Amino acid sequence: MIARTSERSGTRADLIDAGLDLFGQDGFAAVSIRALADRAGANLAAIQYHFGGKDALYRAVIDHLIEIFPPRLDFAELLFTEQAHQLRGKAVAQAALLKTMASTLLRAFLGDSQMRRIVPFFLREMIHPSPHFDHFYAALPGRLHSLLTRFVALVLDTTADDERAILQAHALIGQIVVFQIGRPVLLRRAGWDEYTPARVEQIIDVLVPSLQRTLGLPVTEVTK
Amino acid sequence: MIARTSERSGTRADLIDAGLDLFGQDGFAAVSIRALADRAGANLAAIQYHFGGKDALYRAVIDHLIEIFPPRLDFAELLFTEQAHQLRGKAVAQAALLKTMASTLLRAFLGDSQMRRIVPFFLREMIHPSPHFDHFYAALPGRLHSLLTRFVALVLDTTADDERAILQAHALIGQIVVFQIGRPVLLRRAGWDEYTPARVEQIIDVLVPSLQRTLGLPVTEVTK
DNA sequence: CTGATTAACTCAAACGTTTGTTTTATTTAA
DNA sequence: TTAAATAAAACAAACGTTTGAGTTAATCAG
Repeated sequence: MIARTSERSGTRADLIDAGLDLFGQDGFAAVSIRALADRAGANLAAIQYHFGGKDALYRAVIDHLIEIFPPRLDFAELLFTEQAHQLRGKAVAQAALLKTMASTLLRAFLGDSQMRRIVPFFLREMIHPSPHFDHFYAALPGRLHSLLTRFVALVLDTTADDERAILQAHALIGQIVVFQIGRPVLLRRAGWDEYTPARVEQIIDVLVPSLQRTLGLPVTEVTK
Repeated sequence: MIARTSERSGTRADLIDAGLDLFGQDGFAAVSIRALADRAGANLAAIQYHFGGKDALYRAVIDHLIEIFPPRLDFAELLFTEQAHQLRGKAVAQAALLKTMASTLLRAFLGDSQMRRIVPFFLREMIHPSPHFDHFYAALPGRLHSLLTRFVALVLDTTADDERAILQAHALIGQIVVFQIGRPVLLRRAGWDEYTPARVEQIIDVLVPSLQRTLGLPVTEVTK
């Protein structure tokens, strides 16, 4: 074992995964380091050894998210930036872009297994900020929110620092995240027991036109 | 002290209020009964004496919510039921009703101090169901969701058991609750430090037209 | 190749605190 | 006098953390 830095070696990575799952499910205080060690198949002292303590493990989970997430975000930002000037005033094209963005986001958000592991932790940190929130916010939700605000500003034909654009973007995000956050409620309301791929598509079929209407864009016809 | 049942006597009521605040902020596991007793200005053993334990206190908080909430809900349901048949097909009237409902809900949700005390607990129970979720769900969020679905079904000219209506109602709720749940994020994005009454009105001014567009209704002009 | 050396890592046991709960005594008000 | 309520002390269990011995695998002189 020579190169130690940032190598995704067994126990250390297992503990971060365990933290992602358990902290995401139950929150920092509700998870014991014994539960974390068990889930990771590691010894109690491994948490002290690899991270220095429970709080430091939580921080490491955040750092791990910041490490694996931004590539996708970089790509989306680049894509949007180079398209933005061509889209001004073109409602149909804007609607098409919104459809692509929203359905991609929703499939990842609700369906993709790696993502579904991340999302609960992600949302929990936003709802109930930990002492590391600032660090986390700047790298992920802040950037995501900011990107979406730029899109909304484009549609509303205003600037991204317009508070109306920020609030409208926030409402837009709400329509999406409520399907993760309000999961227990929706499952009962719809009489479902889980989100199957077919149901995720069903949600997308309702939600994409909803988002388009929300921004006053023309509704893309559902093909099927 | 003769009549004991459901009398809002000092210590017992103080403990429920403390539970509402602390459980709502940090979740069940993260709150110690010592913190609860301190907040309530009560002795440690008072929790055992009045409720039987920490979990029983949590249950009592839920029961308290179920006790004080439904009157408003009953009123809203009655109001809607008797208006519903007159509103079929009348988009302008539907838009007006949505405006009334949404702005009332939002002012209570974000502004009213008694409500602001309740909401965090309410949302936490929905996001992270406790063993008492079923009991809670049926009395409050389920009814609220159901009522809103009936409104959405009216607007979409379909029935309340149509899954598209349920999903659309869910998305609608998302636009509202995200302003409570995503508070830390929005505050940073907008550069605010809290929700003042003026800012709540600012949110309403953006959100009501947004909700109306989402349902394909005509947008009520903002008067001011 | 061999065997001692060293660093990286794992493990079981124990530490002092804090946890929810129980017990026992005291105060309060009818 | 009596039941309701409060108060303080003590309980075992679980908590995050520390300790020191044990294991593993790479390093390198011989």
